[in-house]
Amino acid sequence: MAGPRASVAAHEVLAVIFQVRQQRLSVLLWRRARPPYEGAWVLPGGRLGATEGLDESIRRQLAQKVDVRDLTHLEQLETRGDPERHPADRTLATSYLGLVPADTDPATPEDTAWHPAPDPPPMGFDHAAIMRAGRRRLRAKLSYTNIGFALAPREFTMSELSGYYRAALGHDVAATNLRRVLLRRGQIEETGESVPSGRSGGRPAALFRFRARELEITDAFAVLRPPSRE
Amino acid sequence: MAGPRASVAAHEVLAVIFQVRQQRLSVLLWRRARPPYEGAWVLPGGRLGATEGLDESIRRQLAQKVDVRDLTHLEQLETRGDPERHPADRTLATSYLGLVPADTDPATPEDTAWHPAPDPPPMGFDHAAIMRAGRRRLRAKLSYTNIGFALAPREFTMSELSGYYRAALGHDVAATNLRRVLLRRGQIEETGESVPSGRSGGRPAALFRFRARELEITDAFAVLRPPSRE
DNA sequence: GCAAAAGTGTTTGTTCTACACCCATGT
DNA sequence: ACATGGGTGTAGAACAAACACTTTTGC
Repeated sequence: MAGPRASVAAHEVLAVIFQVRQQRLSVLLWRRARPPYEGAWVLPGGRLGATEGLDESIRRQLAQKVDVRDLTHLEQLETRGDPERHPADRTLATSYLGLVPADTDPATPEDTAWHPAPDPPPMGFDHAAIMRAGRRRLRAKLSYTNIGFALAPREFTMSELSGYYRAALGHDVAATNLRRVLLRRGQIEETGESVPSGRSGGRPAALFRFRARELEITDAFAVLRPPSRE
Repeated sequence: MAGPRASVAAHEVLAVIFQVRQQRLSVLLWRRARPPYEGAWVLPGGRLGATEGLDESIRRQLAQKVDVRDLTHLEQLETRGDPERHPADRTLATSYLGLVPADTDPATPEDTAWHPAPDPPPMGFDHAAIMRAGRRRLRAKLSYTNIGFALAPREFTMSELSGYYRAALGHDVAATNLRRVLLRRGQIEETGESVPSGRSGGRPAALFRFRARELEITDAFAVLRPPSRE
């Protein structure tokens, strides 16, 4: 009746950090300096400290180790605990999805680099699968939340914003319709200002901003919504 | 630069088990026999074994400790690791959402009981918050996946099914529209058989079944869907 | 026949995509 | 003037809620 002996496993936290860079969804990876998986790319992270919470830990590690401090969004993804996932010792890993706005360029150390998320280099451990889970989560939330605020700068034109969506979703996004969808949902608003057109001419683009800078569900009951009157 | 000393924390797995019982969404709770929180209700679960995976562990514990074996769905919810969440020792907890179909009645031991999910008794630790997270997850997934298969028996009438949805969503669900939504999405199909009407008369109800018995996303791109042609 | 429950037809409203057209600017 | 990119109008489709109406049964 008794189960296997209770274990006291090591626990690490990992982060899937996305940023849209040059029109492409990019993920921040770390080159591993020692076995196992020496030379492979892995997600940034490390051991959970004795007195810190999980969120706290991943924030600390990102700040210390890859110098990423200006996350606009951070949420927990999943926890993996397969006994085989770490070749040497038993290690559980809790992963997070983190987003950096497109207009910042965090100064990351030598051994880290941005890689294209749709086509990553060979990755160690189960980190490739975790990264895919992060992409799925981001894609889904772009559909029914205001999570775009975390990918975009504070102010942006609609064609810029559609570029971020295009990169994150992996398919074309028409600026003209995106504008209407996000305006109707109250996610974005005009700042009143506009950017002058470039040297090739064209009408100046209006500037927009997200009305909230934290996650909100803006399209909750797409279906099976509660009755309109009692 | 170095962070806090790495910890080796205990790890437990917990389950939010829901079942629709007498038209109400119910959650399976355990009465705690010793401090801390002696006498309070908690989610079933226990320590992770040294050689088992997380999914494996929660399945084992549910089978051994509360005799729940016939889960139709099980998915990971979240991991909590706040240093304060456990009064005595540091314990991380990974929670799962599990569903039991309405037509089974698992023989649970003395110290466990089903409680109404919308109105639970006082619960120990952070388990009330975890339970709420489970409810939110279930509600959301009823909207865009076929997760109803896990709440319903293999075969059911539409008015029975709308009862399960009503209990899980917490608002009225019209059988007539539910039928069309789920049929259009290809989630359910007619078995061809029907149930005779009761003593009060009425037209016999057709029997339906879910076409798949595992989770599928059936309303993926409610919005921001990819262009129809390239 | 009448009540009861299941199922169908139909209206209405919302939401989104697609696409034609108009607007403001640089050269 | 006209090319260029931004913005608006609008048609059409898909989808779902609401509700009146029809069907099939028990009594």
